[in-house]
Amino acid sequence: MHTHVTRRAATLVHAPMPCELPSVRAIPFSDTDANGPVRLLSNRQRHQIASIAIRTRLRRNTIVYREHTRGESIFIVADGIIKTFRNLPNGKRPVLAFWFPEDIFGLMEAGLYVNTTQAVTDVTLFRIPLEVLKETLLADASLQLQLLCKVTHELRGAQRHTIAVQRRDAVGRLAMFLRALEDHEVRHDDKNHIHIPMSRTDIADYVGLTPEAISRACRRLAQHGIVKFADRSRAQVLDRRLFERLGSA
Amino acid sequence: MHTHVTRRAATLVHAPMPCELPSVRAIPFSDTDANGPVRLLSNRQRHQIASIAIRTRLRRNTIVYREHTRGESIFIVADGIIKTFRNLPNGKRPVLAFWFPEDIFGLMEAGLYVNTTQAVTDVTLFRIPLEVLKETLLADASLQLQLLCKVTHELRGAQRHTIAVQRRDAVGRLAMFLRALEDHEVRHDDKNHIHIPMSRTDIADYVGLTPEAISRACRRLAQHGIVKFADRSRAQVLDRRLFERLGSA
DNA sequence: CGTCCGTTTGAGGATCATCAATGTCCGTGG
DNA sequence: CCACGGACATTGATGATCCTCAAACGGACG
Repeated sequence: MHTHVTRRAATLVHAPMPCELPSVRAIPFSDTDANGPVRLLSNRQRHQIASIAIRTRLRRNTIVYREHTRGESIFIVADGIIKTFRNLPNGKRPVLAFWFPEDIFGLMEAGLYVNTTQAVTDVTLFRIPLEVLKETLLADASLQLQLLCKVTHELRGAQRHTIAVQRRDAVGRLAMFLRALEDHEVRHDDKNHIHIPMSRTDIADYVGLTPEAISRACRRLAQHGIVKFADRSRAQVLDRRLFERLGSA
Repeated sequence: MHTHVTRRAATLVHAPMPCELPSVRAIPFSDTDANGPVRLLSNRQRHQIASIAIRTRLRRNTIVYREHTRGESIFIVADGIIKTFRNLPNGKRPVLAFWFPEDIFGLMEAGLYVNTTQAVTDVTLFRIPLEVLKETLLADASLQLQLLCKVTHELRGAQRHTIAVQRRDAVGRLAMFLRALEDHEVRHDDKNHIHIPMSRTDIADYVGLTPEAISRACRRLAQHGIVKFADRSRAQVLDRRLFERLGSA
């Protein structure tokens, strides 16, 4: 209902940008006039982070880092899409998150990365040595507060992900995923078009299903006239009412 | 394998304490000598937080706050156990997290709480007005860095939760839950005893199963000689090897 | 001691995983 | 430019697992 309006408004605010400077987006703790995610950093802060960051371009499928390896840097996505997953002993490979532009990832645990992270598309990243970032955050407490806000935002995202995975029906999970994708997508030609940059297998690993189940769920969404799939990477919401209902329950 | 050793070491370090002062535990970003979670706050910082916090006692089942309500305070658990969940339109009530002593919860989104939070046992909380905390964090960047670390730690916890829920087998999910419980538990008489303070229904809502499935999973764990349930709130790991294998895959 | 809520147990049905085969897209090399 | 190869996606049939519904059991509390 009004969440829809909220999300629309957020995407409209989001103007195309060159991504020369690092940027971070999240919903602040306190109330704001702008509903939805907001740019957290001031221009000064963006330049400050840029001065300690290394801009890196990676081709799709490149692995940024592997789980259980020692690392020194955290990352901010400038452009493209990243996935983070874990290799389980049983052969499963659950995707824990997709990272989009203005997201932060790579915060290690006792010096070790906990997940493996890989580029889904060609990406541009800002690479920031943790120790240098620490110094910067200790020197600029207000910058640090923005980061705290961002990590909290990602925690809420992880919780939504958990809710999606707890659902039993495949179509519902898929709808929640597509809904989340819609929130992150920046440039829609048509407002109802969703660009799907990742593979069906990636989606399956994200929502906790098999690729076959994803395929069947897509077909059922199409049969019910809720979503139309023009091609594997492009979806269109036909019945916004039913779509939102599926994706919220 | 070596994770087991790690976790044991962590619990041994954890001494009983009166909880007069707020405390926060997590695994730092950088490497430390102590494997496992660590007390993040210095005595000075604990006093600093205590000076802006209100110590509150709540009886079990008391609701701390409701989702979608405006709130001004965040919380640190001093003693007892809290659950945080969401009311979905379909009647489900997924539990997103259990909070234990030295955990932080209640960080709102645009001034609103996103989940409902309720005491599972009698609890003692430190209640901290967000605006006051903000000021404190802006004045003390090193304190803020500890909080950033804690929230990151909780993000990793949420990811582990997602992994648990993605599993298809009920016994596996239950094993992962019991294993996580074991990590948080402080005082075991016997090293293999696990205290289970929450109801079967709560567990079911946490791991994404029905109470019936939890019940059957417990019985199967018992039948296979992996875990013995002395009573509904007390479990004992009999076959540590199989238990750890179930809980890790 | 009785009630009520949570837990356990059982039988039947729904949904997804698995396995196998076909179909489609994309990038490569001729 | 086209043809080929391989990875990914779809489709179908079967089986395992959990959910649902219903009833009996148990403990906690008044």
